[in-house]
Amino acid sequence: MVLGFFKHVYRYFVPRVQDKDEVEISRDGGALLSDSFIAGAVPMYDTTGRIIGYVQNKPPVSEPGIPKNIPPPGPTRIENASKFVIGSTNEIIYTRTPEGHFIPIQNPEEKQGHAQHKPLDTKVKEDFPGAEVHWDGWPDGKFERDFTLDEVNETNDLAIHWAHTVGGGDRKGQRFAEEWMNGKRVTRTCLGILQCDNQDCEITIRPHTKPQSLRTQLLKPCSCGAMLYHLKCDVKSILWTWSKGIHYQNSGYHVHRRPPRKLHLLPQEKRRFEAMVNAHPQVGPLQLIVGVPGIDGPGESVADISDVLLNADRVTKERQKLKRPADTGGDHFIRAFAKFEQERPGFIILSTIGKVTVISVQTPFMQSQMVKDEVLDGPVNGMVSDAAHGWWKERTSLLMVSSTYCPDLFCWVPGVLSFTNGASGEHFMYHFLAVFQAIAHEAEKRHLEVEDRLFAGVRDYALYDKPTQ
DNA sequence: CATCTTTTACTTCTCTCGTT
DNA sequence: AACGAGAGAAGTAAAAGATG
Repeated sequence: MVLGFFKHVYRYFVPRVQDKDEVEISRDGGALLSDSFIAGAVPMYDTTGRIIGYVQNKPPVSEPGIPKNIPPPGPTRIENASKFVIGSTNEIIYTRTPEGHFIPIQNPEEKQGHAQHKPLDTKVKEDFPGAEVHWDGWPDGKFERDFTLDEVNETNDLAIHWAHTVGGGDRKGQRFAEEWMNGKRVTRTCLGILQCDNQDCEITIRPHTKPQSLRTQLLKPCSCGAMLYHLKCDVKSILWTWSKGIHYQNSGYHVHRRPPRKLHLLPQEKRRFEAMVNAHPQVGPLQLIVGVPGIDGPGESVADISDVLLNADRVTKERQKLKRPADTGGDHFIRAFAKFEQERPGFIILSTIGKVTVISVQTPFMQSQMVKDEVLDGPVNGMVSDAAHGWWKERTSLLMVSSTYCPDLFCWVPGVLSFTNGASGEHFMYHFLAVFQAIAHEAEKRHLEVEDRLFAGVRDYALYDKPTQ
């Protein structure tokens, strides 16, 4: 993989810098271990004298569910570490008193998968400056806080495990608003759980999210034979998505059990799974669930990471995603990009890939609009350029468009379209280089003399808002 | 008319099952 | 255990409807 190779070379020559939270497999299949793990560990050698692994003299402080022989998940996040901790080895779990106060539990015995029939054990603490919030997907209680873009990314858009419906329809809010109050607002409403009227039955069912589907679900009896009923919940979360992340407001407490079936793997759980699969590349899905065979019997199981991984097919799929990243990796992109360019000769007029990535495209029609034979009536001569946010999945990437007026169609048409992974001067430089080259090529095609006046009308749209100096 | 909630249409993800 | 097809559930965004 091209990018993987570049990363390897970079790390080889700049050894102290590592990608955060990254655990990679070395060429001989062993995991690259962190310095803190190696310190105090005794190396194990194979018959040729190569280090094949490390044994800890003193067992590290055990964290529930962290598999043996696996490097710990990446370092604690540095920015906002006091507020938001992911993969912390000193996880603090809070329980709520009837008065609504949160008390830390010193030795948490409960694991996620066994909590559904016990009292609420929320790990989300009421927000106050410096509060530590651990996003476990079960937001509960009254709290309000901001999540940065990194945190949103890290929590898979603040994914929650409660069965819920999402209410959108906010026409006023802007996704990239400067203030969270003006952000795009969505509401998540908890759907509660399904239970049956047999008091001895402890079965809890996850409600379906579509009303029709839920009605059908309620018509069926519980597996104990009793009638099912819907234990509703009115806990709402309001999320304002704005330019700096998501402002999250949770209202009320869930007074019902947790739905027994979880759907999502949170990113930190994915990383732990990845570390385990990488450490045991030959071990199949079932063995990963039962526990990797070792000298002392089966080792840790992936099911300890999340209940989601109790499903063998799901483990197969998640494992497959790790083992066959070719469809989404760097090689695939380069190959697909090369094929794309080859199949569409002349369409990509400029491309630069790296820290500053700009890809400019133009069809023959678009090129034909770059030069006008005569001056048009009205304020439609020249080119207008603008950059659109929110076009690509990556929020910082832009779609730059330089448009020109087409007298035949009586409307403005795009002249050059560019993908840019940022909005720096260098990004603009590449885009406008493509524009100028396109103008020059069109002029040459029409046997016109390439002179300064052809380029005089190119202007950034943003400048039109400002008074001319 | 503005705001909030519900419904709808569409996309993406997850699960299940049969075959090899 | 791998693979793929298909069903159905969840997720998303916006339109439609309800409310004050």
